[in-house]
Amino acid sequence: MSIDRRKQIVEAATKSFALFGYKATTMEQVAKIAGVGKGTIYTFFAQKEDLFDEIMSNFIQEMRLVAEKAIDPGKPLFDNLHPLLFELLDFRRKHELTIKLSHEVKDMGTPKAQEAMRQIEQAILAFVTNKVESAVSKGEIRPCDPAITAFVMLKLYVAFIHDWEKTNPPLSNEKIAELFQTYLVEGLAVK
Amino acid sequence: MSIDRRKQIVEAATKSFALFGYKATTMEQVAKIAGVGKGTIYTFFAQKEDLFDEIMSNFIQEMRLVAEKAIDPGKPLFDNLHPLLFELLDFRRKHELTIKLSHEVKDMGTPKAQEAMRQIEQAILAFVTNKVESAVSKGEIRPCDPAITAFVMLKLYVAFIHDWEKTNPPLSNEKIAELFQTYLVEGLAVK
DNA sequence: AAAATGACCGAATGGGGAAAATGGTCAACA
DNA sequence: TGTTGACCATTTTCCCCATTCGGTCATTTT
Repeated sequence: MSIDRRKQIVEAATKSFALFGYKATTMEQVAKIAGVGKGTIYTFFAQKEDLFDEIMSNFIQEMRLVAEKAIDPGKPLFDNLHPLLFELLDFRRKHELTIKLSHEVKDMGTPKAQEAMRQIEQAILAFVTNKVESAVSKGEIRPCDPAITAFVMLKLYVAFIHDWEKTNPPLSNEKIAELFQTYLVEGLAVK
Repeated sequence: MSIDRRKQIVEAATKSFALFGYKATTMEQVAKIAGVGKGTIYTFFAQKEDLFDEIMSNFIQEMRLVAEKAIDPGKPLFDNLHPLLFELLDFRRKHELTIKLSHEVKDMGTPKAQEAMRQIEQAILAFVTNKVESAVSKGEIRPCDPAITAFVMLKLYVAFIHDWEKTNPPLSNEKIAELFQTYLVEGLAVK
């Protein structure tokens, strides 16, 4: 059989989307990097959008691996939470693809880029939700809606790690773990 | 003495900023509404910015009144929290000035409008911080950093009332109060 | 004399139309 | 059958000029 053109195309597109974002990646560009004619791309992907979807799905798969690595199955949820969220958000923050996409969202508002960032957030949420579910069923934490709980955890984490720094000195890793303990685990009620 | 031109100008500017936002409000416009010459504005305010600052400071003052009204001094912090945050965010959300300014931030990114929205958020935060401080000193809640606690409360509230709805059915007022109770007051630890 | 004014200024903005670029097609070709 | 790039319609970018705006100040009004 001839060389795997589909694979060539996907690899080229992966590079290009990571390098230039969604809008600035042109099909001509991808074709050139892949060393194929533009028309060939359209025998595998009906639209630019479909090609991008495949790259995104690979990216999210990669993110799941990172998440799994950050988890220590022997430890309770709250010991895993900080490493898990840290690794996931760090992965997102440092990966060329997401850097470019989030810039694109900010200063062009490309709908497809927005949608992609939303997908990534959903994937993170789904992963954490899953861990919360199993923590609840193990009786590790009190019964609660896993989806809302995961949502609260992520929002709080992002708030600490990102929003807080906009107007205040950054919080250390230890401080963040401590804050999670204070607010989410123990609560503010006088004991 | 002659008619109070300063007051006329401030009133005209208040209307105009609320009606058109920062950028689209012109000094000529303000002068016309106020029924004075453009030059006259500059005898009271050195720049457009200074005029806007006065309007913002009045606005934040007005917001403080709303906040005070939402508080029942006899009740504990957590009973007041929901009404307080609700009224403040609702006031912000419904006031013509903030509607226009937040649109302006979103689709023009006017620096002055951004700064103004930041100021408003800081004012809300300062108010809540204050209430948290007094709750701590009364022994109503466990000791904690009041600024961080206020920040957590606001972020969580906004997350529930605004972010959650982006991908899920909205939460009722009762549900939000219950979630605050679960996550912030009691904590997730198994008791 | 003091207060008020609006014509005026240079800089910033915006509209719009030409030119370039892009996603997608398809007849020709290997 | 699988591949290609010239081609098409549409969108985006670029550029220039008319207009607008914040701010000043000589003149007018009180």
